[in-house]
Amino acid sequence: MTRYTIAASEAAALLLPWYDRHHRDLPWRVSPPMARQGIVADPYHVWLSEVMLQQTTVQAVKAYFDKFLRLWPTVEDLASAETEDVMKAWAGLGYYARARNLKKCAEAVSREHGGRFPDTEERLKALPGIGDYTAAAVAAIAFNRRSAVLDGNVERVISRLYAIEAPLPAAKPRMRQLIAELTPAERPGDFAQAMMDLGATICTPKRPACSLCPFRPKCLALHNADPETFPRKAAKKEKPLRLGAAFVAIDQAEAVYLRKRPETGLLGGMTEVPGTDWTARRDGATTLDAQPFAAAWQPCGAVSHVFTHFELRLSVYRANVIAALPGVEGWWEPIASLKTQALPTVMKKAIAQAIPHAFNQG
DNA sequence: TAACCGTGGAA
DNA sequence: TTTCCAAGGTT
Repeated sequence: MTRYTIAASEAAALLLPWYDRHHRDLPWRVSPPMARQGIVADPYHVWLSEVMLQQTTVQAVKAYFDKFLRLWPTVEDLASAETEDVMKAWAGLGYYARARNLKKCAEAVSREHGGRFPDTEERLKALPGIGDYTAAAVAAIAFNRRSAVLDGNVERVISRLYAIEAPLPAAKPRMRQLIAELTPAERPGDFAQAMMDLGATICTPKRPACSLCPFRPKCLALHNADPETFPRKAAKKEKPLRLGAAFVAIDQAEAVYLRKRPETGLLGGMTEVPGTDWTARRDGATTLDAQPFAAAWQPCGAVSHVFTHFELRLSVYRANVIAALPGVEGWWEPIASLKTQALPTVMKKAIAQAIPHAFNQG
């Protein structure tokens, strides 16, 4: 029983010329002409972009990538930064464990590797926040290693090329084996980026542009099935609804009472306004138990926010207080500087619900 | 292994 | 409006 195979040399011959013509120009990339002259992207830039791009769109990452390079031009600069400043700069990008691990990784590179990123997959993967994908990507793109780079784009391309019927995530080891066989020794970094560009622009989740695809003569799904139905995926479960309350206190100088969340877990290490736990209960009786201090709390509506594994509905309460007294666990932050705080989106929504002009220009 | 962990844009 | 999901990692 012989299985369907595509030679790495054939894959390279089809994909690399396509990449030379149709690659995306991205801020963290070295263009193919430069790459063929032996110019390699800065490992710090590659690593920073790859971490930011985990489960995040290119469009969302661009502005953050520029901001981080402006604030911390080298990995040593980032290693020396205050974690709090890193969290503030990351605010809004999501998955905040990435920011905490980014800082830890920079420190490890500085301390354990003399400020230079290791150039092998194995040693890269030993660093915080670097898993299978990111280790392979940095090794291939920044160090020209022939590593098997498998991300969501590549999974989709591979699943269609070989018409893989097994659903994700169970099929992932099989896909890793296939991409390892398919990756050429020639220009492995460009090959990896080409696979991802192909998945992002041609071999898209919906309505793939198969007529423009360089792999068209080799794609089993195109010839034997419907490419759009790949990759097969296990059914996902629905998100439960959780309820909670948030308290927005404003003093006479228009400062808001904020506090820091625990370092781990949901929105770990980020800033918040005080509030209740977020539970599935509909019990309003305990709401005021969570007030940061006694005040004339007025209900001012609710905000909804969708997290990865649940939906949240927050009842928002507002109180105007005479003076900024308490400060037991938090601090008073002027409205003017709220936008530079480490506030996750759900907290900005809650504050904006209580103070509509809080995040206005100026 | 499966649950946990954000956000915003597109269709 | 709802659904999907984007260059995943950690526990």
